[in-house]
Amino acid sequence: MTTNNGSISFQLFNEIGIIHQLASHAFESALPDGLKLAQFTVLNHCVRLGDGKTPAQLASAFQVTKGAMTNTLNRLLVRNLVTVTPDPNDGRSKRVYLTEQGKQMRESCLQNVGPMFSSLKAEFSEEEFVAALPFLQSLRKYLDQSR
Amino acid sequence: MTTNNGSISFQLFNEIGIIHQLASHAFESALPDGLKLAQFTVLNHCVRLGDGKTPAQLASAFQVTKGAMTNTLNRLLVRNLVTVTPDPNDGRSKRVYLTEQGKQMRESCLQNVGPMFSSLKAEFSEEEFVAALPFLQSLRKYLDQSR
DNA sequence: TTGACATAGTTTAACGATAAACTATTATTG
DNA sequence: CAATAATAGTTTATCGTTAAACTATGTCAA
Repeated sequence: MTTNNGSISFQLFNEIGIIHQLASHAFESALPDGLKLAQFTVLNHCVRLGDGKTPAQLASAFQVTKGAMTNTLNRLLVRNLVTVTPDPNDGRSKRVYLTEQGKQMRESCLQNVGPMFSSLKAEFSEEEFVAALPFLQSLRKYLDQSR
Repeated sequence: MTTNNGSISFQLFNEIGIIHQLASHAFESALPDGLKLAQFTVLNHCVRLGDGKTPAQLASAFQVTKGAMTNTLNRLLVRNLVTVTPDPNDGRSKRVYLTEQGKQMRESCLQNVGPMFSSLKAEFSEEEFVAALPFLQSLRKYLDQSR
């Protein structure tokens, strides 16, 4: 890094860090009612892949610790966007379900976030995203497996 | 996102978020003495682009709020890795300088982090990083300017 | 069956980040 | 020159994240 050793990968991770920060912030600013990205992500996941997952499953899906998921679910509970009930088949587990308000909130989020993605599509082509994805995915998989 | 609208860009930001998290964690795990990424970044910046910047300049260089920089500099101060002195030319400003320990710590970090980048280079080619960079850079610039 | 181990979830203490309000300086402009 | 603007830095409250310790429940094998 002093010279050029690893400097390009370092630079790439740097860009990724900044993009993450800027994109998360832009996204969150568009969300209604001060909802946060972490919270939306859970709502979205529940709609797209179905209700009734355990907190542990959600934590693993988002590459997040169990503690982080406890925190996020508590915030969603306070907002009445999910219910968390004990799993009848496993006394250790719980199951997370969307409330009606939760489903509505997720819809609301999509509405509010739409313009952001529209201007993004005006600036960049679909092909650019498609082209960029594979390397990022393999990078993610590598980092994930070597931890 | 329910259908396919914006789904690819959403997926890309998702990968970026996870990569950021995994890479930061891997990097920090390699840093000596529990030093954090944010702290290393300041040390590294001071070596590469020179001492004597103001906290505001550093905050802007890293796309971070002034409050975040206050926090990071305080942690570096406690560790005796930087000194922060009043700017003689501007009563509002301060100037940040590396201590000898700070320079040594930055060297130490590079040493410790080396193997990580080595295995990365064993897994991915330089060309892949070079190819991926331009789009990420333009994405970052777009997000930066439209905020 | 019981004892060891694994898994689910919570809690606490750190750290990084933001936003917003606040103080102290400096710059501008009327 | 004086009032107003802008800039630098700090502080506080809030959120997300991790790691590690802890409780409770489940699994498995001797």
